[in-house]
Amino acid sequence: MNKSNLYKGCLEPILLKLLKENGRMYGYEMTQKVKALTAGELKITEGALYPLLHRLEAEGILEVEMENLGNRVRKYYSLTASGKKEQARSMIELEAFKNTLQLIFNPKLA
Amino acid sequence: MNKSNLYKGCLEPILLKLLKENGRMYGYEMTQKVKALTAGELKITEGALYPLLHRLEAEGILEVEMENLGNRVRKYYSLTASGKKEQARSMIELEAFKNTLQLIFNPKLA
DNA sequence: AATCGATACATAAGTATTTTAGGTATTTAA
DNA sequence: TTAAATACCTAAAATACTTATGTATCGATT
Repeated sequence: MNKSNLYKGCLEPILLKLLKENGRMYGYEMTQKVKALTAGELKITEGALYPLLHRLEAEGILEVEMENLGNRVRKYYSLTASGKKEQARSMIELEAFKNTLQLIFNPKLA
Repeated sequence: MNKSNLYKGCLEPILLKLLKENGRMYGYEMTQKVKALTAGELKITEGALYPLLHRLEAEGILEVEMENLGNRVRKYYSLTASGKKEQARSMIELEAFKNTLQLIFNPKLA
């Protein structure tokens, strides 16, 4: 998604946040949304995205609705009830992460 | 280092920062320092630490001095000139990372 | 004197996430 | 009509870390 290794592990929280904010999105839309939000800084690769969406669906965190556009199919994902809980948990984890990094990289502000 | 996946990719910047602040440290000392700084939140595992130290040394980012304590050996690591540049670059990358996450997770503040 | 926890190094197999590199097919704009 | 954009997908490889294990010394407790 970026040259930097730091983003590793961030994809799941990002997807959950996108779905929380937008309610209902399809994969390609997510890649475009992230590119737009970050002014091109962060690009979600499809090789990471689709397998993760499938895993989250299998885990019951996401649910899918197929939609037909002429001859094509679009798969809309949204958070299940369990997914909403997971999303909240994920944001708490992200906060803790931020605070821990603060302790290491900004040791002055204690 | 933590249950969370978010820390993946953070170990290298952390080590570089520790060495910038402390000048000269040995591996075990780094694990203790991080535990202390983060009140036990973040634990660097030796299985991740030592291979990384060896890689950074091989890349010329770190240099080593052996020190004898009685019958034991301690390996002190410090940043080379190239390592200092890399450390600075790493901090810039971390800032960019922080800002990008901000764009995704705090979209209000634009 | 023996044992346990802490100190201090190290490696190797396994796991999980992402990258890289493909593949299919439709729609739209040049 | 052809290229770029849209829209899905997978599989092999790379990467980073975990888990488990190993060696050995030192200091404190039993």
